[in-house]
Amino acid sequence: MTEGWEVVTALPPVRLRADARRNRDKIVAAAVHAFTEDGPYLPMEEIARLAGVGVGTLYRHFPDRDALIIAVVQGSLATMLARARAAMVDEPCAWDALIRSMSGSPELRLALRLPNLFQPATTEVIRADPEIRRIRGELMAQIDTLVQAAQQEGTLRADVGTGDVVHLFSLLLQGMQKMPRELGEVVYERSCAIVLDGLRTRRGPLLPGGPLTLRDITE
Amino acid sequence: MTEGWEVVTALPPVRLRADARRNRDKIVAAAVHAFTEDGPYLPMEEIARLAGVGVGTLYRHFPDRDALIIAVVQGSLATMLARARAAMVDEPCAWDALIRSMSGSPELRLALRLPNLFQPATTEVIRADPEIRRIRGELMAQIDTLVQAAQQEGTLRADVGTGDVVHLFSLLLQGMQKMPRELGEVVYERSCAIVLDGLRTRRGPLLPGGPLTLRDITE
DNA sequence: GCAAAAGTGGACGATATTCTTCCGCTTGCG
DNA sequence: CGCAAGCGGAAGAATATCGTCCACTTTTGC
Repeated sequence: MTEGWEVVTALPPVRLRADARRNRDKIVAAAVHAFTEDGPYLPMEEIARLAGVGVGTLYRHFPDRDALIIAVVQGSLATMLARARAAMVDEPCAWDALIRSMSGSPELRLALRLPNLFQPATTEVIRADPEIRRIRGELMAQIDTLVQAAQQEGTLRADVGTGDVVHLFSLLLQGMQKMPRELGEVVYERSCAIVLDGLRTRRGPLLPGGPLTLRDITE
Repeated sequence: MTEGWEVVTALPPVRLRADARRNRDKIVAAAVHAFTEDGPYLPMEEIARLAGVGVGTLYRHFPDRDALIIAVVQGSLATMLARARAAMVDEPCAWDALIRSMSGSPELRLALRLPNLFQPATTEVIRADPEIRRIRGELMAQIDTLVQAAQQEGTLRADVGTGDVVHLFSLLLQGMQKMPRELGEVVYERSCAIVLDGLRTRRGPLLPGGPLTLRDITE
């Protein structure tokens, strides 16, 4: 569910050697994954390990944690924006475009719900970054457009706002954390379907799979 | 929303001096709050500070972090169980009893979704505690009963299980984290109403308040 | 009231974690 | 092939956290 997406990575200022470029991307990818799973303050060494590089390499590319966070957030926002635009072009129905834009991507939380994740000091640094401000603004406008379009066409209930929608998706994503991969996906699919039924003007079809017991979700 | 509930605290083995008893309760209360907000591995000193006691006092009552966690989980489970039973007795309608049992209490996450919160080693310790096993079992049975009753009476959709319901409420709670108190409550109310509409057999009334914008939830 | 028992706070040394630099070795590039 | 760019990870510095200890305060039983 979370793979196969094209991921956008901001280019570093100077031209890098090919292998260095690869390493940089591996680091950012690992950091996105690690941040969404464990929060942004796990040890730098752990991030390096997950990326399959040495700490030295990590510090070469990102002089400190904030620099890494900035890169990760930039990348996540850009990825989300690209996806939202693609969805808007491809899908004839605004509802489908909206769902496709927001479904199952770890980037969503990082991209839009910063204050829940980062320490205040870091949040400041992120807000201050002009590139982030720019993409973030565009992305927010894009989602607003989708939400309004979906309401116009009568598929999305009229009494919700973009904030409601984003918040709910962000929660659904959060809910997969720390679950075994397969269970996480089942749980996500079902919760998502229920929430979508709450967001739709008209009720959708039966939920996928069978009812989850308490034992299912608590192992 | 989260106050005014009667909270159940497991009695310590030996009789304590009155002030010691008060301190113990303050510690557990602070720990519930801190755990749900920041996870269970914040510094012991911080927990003591939040409880308004010295670290020495904390260590006197709970020789290590695990002992504190056990006490907190026991208390949370007991509180949830008491609430569910009370709701079942008071409310004529199973749907109302179910919602009332699960709404807006920080105990829910701690009580039922342990594996997401604790390190594996700690999870083992918790599972091993016989008192916890006992209350936990009763609580799960109680919620199962409520869910089935609500489906019987035709208010809760038939294709969800107890696990689905608990997971969703646990997410809604999680979503209040780190938000300013007032915003957190508005967001919770609205998300909860949307999710409930997804869980109901028939759509409920209009959502409380006005649509949330992206700016609302990202400050 | 008063003395003994129980409880308290928080400074402090021990320990564990995490950061960050540095440098000898490797690798892609022209 | 030469060499600049990049790499890994050991190691010392800096920090964070733990958990004990004890002089002082509060409650309780009489």
